[in-house]
Amino acid sequence: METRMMNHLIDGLKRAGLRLTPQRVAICRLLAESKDHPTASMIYHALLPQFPTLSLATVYKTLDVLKRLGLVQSLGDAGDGCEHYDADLTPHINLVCVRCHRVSDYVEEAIQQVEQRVAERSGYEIQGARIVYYGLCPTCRNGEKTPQIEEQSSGGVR
Amino acid sequence: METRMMNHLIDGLKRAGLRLTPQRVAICRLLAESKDHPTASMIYHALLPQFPTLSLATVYKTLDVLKRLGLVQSLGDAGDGCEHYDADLTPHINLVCVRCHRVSDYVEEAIQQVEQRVAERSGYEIQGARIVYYGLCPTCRNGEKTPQIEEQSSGGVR
DNA sequence: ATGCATGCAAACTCTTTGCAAACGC
DNA sequence: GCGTTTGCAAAGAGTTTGCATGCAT
Repeated sequence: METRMMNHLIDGLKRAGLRLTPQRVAICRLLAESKDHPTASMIYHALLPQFPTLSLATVYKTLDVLKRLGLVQSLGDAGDGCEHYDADLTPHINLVCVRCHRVSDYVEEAIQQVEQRVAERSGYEIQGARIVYYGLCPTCRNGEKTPQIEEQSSGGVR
Repeated sequence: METRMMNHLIDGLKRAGLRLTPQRVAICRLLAESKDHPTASMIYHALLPQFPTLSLATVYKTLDVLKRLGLVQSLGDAGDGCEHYDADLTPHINLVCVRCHRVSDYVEEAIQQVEQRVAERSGYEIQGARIVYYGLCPTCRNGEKTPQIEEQSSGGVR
């Protein structure tokens, strides 16, 4: 399942005539396998042990390439000030915890119909969507595990 | 209608015991009246003629205050790299044009039910939502009115 | 062998912060 | 008059860019 998605990304690069460097392959694998919608920095730090000379710039450039090819979507920041990326392009909802800044997925079938209706009624040529609900995840809701100054009273992201 | 919303913002500041400076009032009015989900910079430039000494920092600080009070929501960037703000907190969909970076509203009743279901099934305490569809607006779709280098092939926001 | 990709460092942009002067209450 | 808010300048943070070296094809 994850290898399937990873191959999709890699094939996409190949099809575009781009080179399959070890760094790119590793970034693709990470994106395909991770469930936590990583940021450029998260990817960078995760791969550093494997690629001691890896550069953040390379991560950004690769993400940019994948984005332009339509293989990856940027989700916006999750209150932490950085862009999160998602290789899962099927219509789904992202849940952002405003306290721990974790992002998770939520499957909602009705979304597909909404998109279609929006397209019809607005006249937009829809290329993508970003459906994010933010609030407190079940964990942060109960336990005050991560005691930290609660600043985002509005829940506004960023 | 717009004055109603403006009063809501101003009352919010007053209720919080904050001061109503001319700058804050002007920013509130702009947020309440404008339909285009302005960025800090847009607000700044719009008010500069009226307040020649206005500072961008003041705009940011005011937006931050309004956000913390839950009177205004940040929508994330619209492909232009800056945060857009919305004083309309009712559940609705934002449409972002990836070419002209304009943001418009779209009313969808079904959204309310979706939110409720998400809350029930995810265990999240939902504080807000950001539902954005991005693509080409009717204007940019036909006319090449705003000729500019098309870079965002993926439609990724930012 | 060719030219795209990497990695370093510097540059950029949006946003935030510190602090003295100004002003709302 | 007191204490918040403004505005300027400088700092901060994430992201992007330029360019020489390295590597996939």
